[in-house]
Amino acid sequence: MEKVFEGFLGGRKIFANRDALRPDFIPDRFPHREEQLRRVAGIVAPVLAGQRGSNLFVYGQTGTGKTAIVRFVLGQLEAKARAKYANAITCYVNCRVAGTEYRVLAGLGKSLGVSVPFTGLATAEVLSRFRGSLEEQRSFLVAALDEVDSLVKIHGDVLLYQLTRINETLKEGRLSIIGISNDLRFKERLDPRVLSSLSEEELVFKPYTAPEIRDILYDRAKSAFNAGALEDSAVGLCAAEAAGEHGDARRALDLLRVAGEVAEREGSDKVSDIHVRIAEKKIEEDRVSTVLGSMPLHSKFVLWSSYLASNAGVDAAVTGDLYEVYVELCKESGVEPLTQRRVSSLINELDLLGLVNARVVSLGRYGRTKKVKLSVADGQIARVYKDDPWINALAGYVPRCLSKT
DNA sequence: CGTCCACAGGAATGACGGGCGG
DNA sequence: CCGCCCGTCATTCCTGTGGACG
Repeated sequence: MEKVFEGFLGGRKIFANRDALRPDFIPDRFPHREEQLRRVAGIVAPVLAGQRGSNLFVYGQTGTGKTAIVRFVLGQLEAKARAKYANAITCYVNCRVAGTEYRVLAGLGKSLGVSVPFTGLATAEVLSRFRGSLEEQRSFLVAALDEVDSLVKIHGDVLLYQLTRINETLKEGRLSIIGISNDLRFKERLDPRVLSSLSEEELVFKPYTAPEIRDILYDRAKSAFNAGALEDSAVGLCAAEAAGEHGDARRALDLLRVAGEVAEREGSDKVSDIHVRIAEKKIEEDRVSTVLGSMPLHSKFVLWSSYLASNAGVDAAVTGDLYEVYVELCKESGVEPLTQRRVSSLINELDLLGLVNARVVSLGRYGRTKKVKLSVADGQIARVYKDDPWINALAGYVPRCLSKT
């Protein structure tokens, strides 16, 4: 322990400011996004002069700088408004994190000082409180709704419709909306009225190229790392890795940060390629064990079924087989199994989490089903679930329907 | 070329825990 | 405390369907 502490205190440190690499860090420079920055700023600026800004729709894949740019501009706007005594307020809500219309509205309300219990009220009531407060305070609110697509996918566009129309019923105060989405096709799900209102202005963030990501990394590394603590090739590797995905700068930054942490723990004084390679593995493992650990019981059983099937030599189990195994596991554990319909949904959720690969196939005469393959190293699943009480109770249990073959 | 399998996945509905206003 | 409404999870019932088999 002494050694670890000393490593942090004395000697050469790797990091100067590790936070500059964290995903929620908002830098003050945006290499290769100057154009977008200007556009967003130009669109919200009228608010300072007491005019409503246009609604804006921002689209781009993950890690293309949408969120950072918007949050940066909102921050600047708010500061400017304070300095000029303009009644402009900004607000940022991540719809996927919020999860429901209710909580999105609660988040919007919070920026106006409307506090709302976390459940219990009718959604319409929260909306009307929000509207009331906006009117009363005569505020010009710029609200960023991040990952709106996930909200619309689950709850439809009713809330967006109401929000885009709110100005028509306001005598005082105005609302402008910045919608941020990863999914461009999501526009197809929108009511045309909502779409035209929401995308008065549109802005697309293209994926970064590898050289662009390298510039970003160097820019951040200047403040994040101590001089000489970072090898050029390591930066190049992170950039190449992330560009290979889809130009995801966030992934590149993550990679670089974790690589730095690995190097630090090793006690080396430089971050090099090998640390990036280790970081890559570690990030994936962390992600998997986090989801695995926090999964509901039945999802664990479904995943475990898939694990057992692949261990028994089944390359890609179909829903029905998996369900059979799952039911046996439940019986063995004394748990009431869920219906196949529900399990089918759970499989889809596991697919979304990237733990499993499920795709619908038609076996012709033999029906139409999903083929489910484990998409995580099975050793890791076994390792994480070694300590899980429910799964542990099933250790060594081989379901009958699998032992036949 | 039609049938028919084995599900997919949408819609309606219900149980449940939680918070509200009165 | 009550009656009401909420979101979440799950069930039930349902219609839809790609393509191998006969």
